Amino acid sequence: MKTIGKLAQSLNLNVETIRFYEREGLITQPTKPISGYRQYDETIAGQLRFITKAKMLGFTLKEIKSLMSMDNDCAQVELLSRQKLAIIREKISDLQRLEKVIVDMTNTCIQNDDPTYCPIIDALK
Amino acid sequence: MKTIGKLAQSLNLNVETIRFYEREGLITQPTKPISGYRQYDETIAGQLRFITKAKMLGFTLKEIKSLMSMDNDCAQVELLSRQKLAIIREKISDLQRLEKVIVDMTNTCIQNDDPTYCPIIDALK
DNA sequence: TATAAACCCTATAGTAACTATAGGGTCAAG
DNA sequence: CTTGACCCTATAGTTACTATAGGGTTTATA
Repeated sequence: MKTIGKLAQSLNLNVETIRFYEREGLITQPTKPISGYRQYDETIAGQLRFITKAKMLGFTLKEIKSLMSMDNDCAQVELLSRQKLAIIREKISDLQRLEKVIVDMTNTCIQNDDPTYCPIIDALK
Repeated sequence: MKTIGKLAQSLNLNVETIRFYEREGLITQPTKPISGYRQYDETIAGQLRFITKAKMLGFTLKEIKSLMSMDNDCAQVELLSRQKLAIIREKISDLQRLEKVIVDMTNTCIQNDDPTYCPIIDALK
């Protein structure tokens, strides 16, 4: 059994983040003996690892909450993953388009020596 | 001169968003005659177009505010743009890595017929 | 044994960039 | 002269936390 500080350290999480997940109902309530200090077992550590990994895949906390309750409904989990994949792919192509625009813009800046005029600012007008 | 509603409509912005930009000091204060209704001229419309375009390039409102005051210091504008470009490129490669992970994961799901087990959920544990 | 450092608690505010709501006032048309 | 469409300010809600204030508890040291 660990206190919140030890748990946070071992999982590389902020203490406040763990309390926040508790408030949001993402992890089960830890036992709170006389002192009022939270005591954590491996079960909750596992829930926190799950949350951390799912977050790295781009799931929101709301989605993670339902992922955790879906448990083994693979079809539903797969659907959510595919939706996430579609969003990621869209973001990638948006950013690639953006990258091109900014590259072009900054290039016009290099060739400019006029101190009273900036082509980037001009492009935004 | 337009009222806020007409301006919002012509720029495809939410009325509240315009008031929000005003509170944040991103646009100049419109005149407010007797009625108290804001009256907008082309200058402010131009500022709003500038903000919209800069936002599309991924600049934050804070950055846009300084972009607007940099005016024609091209070197400074170029620096900010290059920083933004670096961030965009990092985001792209992060998302591409993520895409691969999710593709692999969802593929393990397709080949699974066991209703008591989900390989995606398992990978997150 | 006393006390101080290190830890824990709750509750609240702040972050970004809005959006939505409550509870009003004003204006134009019928 | 009233109805509907518009405007006003101020405040709360969104996401996923982080930080702070103002306390209480536990542990280590003198």
